[in-house]
Amino acid sequence: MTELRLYDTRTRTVAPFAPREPGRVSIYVCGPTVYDRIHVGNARPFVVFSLFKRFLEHLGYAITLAINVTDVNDKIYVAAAKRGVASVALAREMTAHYIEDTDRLGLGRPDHEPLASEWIEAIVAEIAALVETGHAYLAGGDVYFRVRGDEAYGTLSRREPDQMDQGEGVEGAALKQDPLDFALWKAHKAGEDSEWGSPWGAGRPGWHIECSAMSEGLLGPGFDIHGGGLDLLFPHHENEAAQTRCARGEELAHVWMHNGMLELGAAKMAKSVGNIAPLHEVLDEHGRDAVVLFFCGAHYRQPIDFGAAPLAQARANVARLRELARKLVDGSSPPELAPLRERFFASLADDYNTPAALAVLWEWVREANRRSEPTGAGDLREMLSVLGLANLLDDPSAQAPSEVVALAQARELARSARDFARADELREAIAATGWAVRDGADGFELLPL
RNA sequence: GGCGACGUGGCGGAGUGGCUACGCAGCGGCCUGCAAAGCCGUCUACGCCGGUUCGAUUCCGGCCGUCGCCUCCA
Repeated sequence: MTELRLYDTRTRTVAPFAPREPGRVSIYVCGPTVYDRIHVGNARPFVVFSLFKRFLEHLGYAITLAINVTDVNDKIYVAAAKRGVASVALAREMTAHYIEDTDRLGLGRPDHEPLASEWIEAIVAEIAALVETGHAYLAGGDVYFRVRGDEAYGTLSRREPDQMDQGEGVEGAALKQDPLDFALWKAHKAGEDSEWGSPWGAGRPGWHIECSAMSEGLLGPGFDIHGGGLDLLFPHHENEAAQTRCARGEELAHVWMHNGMLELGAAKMAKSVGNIAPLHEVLDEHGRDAVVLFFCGAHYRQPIDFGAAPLAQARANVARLRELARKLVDGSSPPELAPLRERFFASLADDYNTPAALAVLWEWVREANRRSEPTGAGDLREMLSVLGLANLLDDPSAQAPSEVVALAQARELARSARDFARADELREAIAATGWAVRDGADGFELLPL
């Protein structure tokens, strides 16, 4: 098995990856909060980790990927109130949209997609464990995590508790024993239209605890990889790690992987900034192939600039691959191209370097294009498949309508009669129907424009 | 202010102590009646100032700039 090397946020180094159980890898990724439809930025971790799972499977691992949905959250209450709908209804609607929008990426579903609202029991149990061990305390119906009680707090995000901004005016400040403490359980407040029972009274879980409870529940503490956006490193992941460490006496995950932010005009795409491109609109405009290739164009840890130009380039790349696909034949690829396939996967094994892998893939494309004899698509299919783009090799089987074919045939006659003026005229006529005619050694071809 | 990341050719984007990344766009050529597609060639860069070194884009220091987190944003 190829040695996989991964960058771990906690150690800030790239190191060989070893799963806790040979041949099996468990991954938990923080998904969206469903208070609105997701934007392209939200899609990055979904794409990155869905594709990363494919690569691990290619390496021979059995993967369990869980990506949660946060459906209990302040933002949801606020958004629901603004729209005048029940928060539960809004969360349900936006969850459905999330599934629908990410389905269109064509990368399959994660193995688990837990909803916070369906894990309240486990969440309460974990909070109870923290209360019992003295890592959490009650205050006015709320339950808070005692940050100073965790000596390892800050080691993931490399922050010194003493140097943290003490944050004035933060919610619950009056109840906390220390400004750094954060809520595990929030007592029900007026205006909130959903609540759950707990030993500490009616209320709802804080944000961070759900991920500890769900990831532990699905994968067991000490699972292999925890992923998510870099913006979640602090406080979210630091808090998750602290909760599990204190409640279970074990680290939550072995490796922490964080994807970089999607930026628009050098600013992070965020609803608070107002520079939002909803995923479904981007898919409408550019197609899922270009979107997936766009994400592969930059290393997952780097920020990536979103815009018309990068997407247009991705579309051009998609077109080039489709173009090559027309010339390939089914079956295995020539052995002389095998080293390129090896380099492609070696690049992915090196901290999942998709742009480096793509560079090799383009070399493969060029080599295949310059070959005069039919080239087997096997290796390319294998590479594209791992990137979720094997469909580019499928025959679009676009059949031109018979009247367009008739025009093309008429053009062939004109060409053989060397009546090129007439031939060009007919090409225009064909273009007007939405088709391009392309002349080849074996006659014409018709392609949709 | 604290912590961190990053500054690569027209654009996007990898990587490396000395050797062509790659893609898009442009230009020239081959092919083609002309196109299209493809191929070949070309444009050969590493923010600024020092230091280490035989040699630095790559290591170290400083500066400038951009971005992220520190405010329950993927």
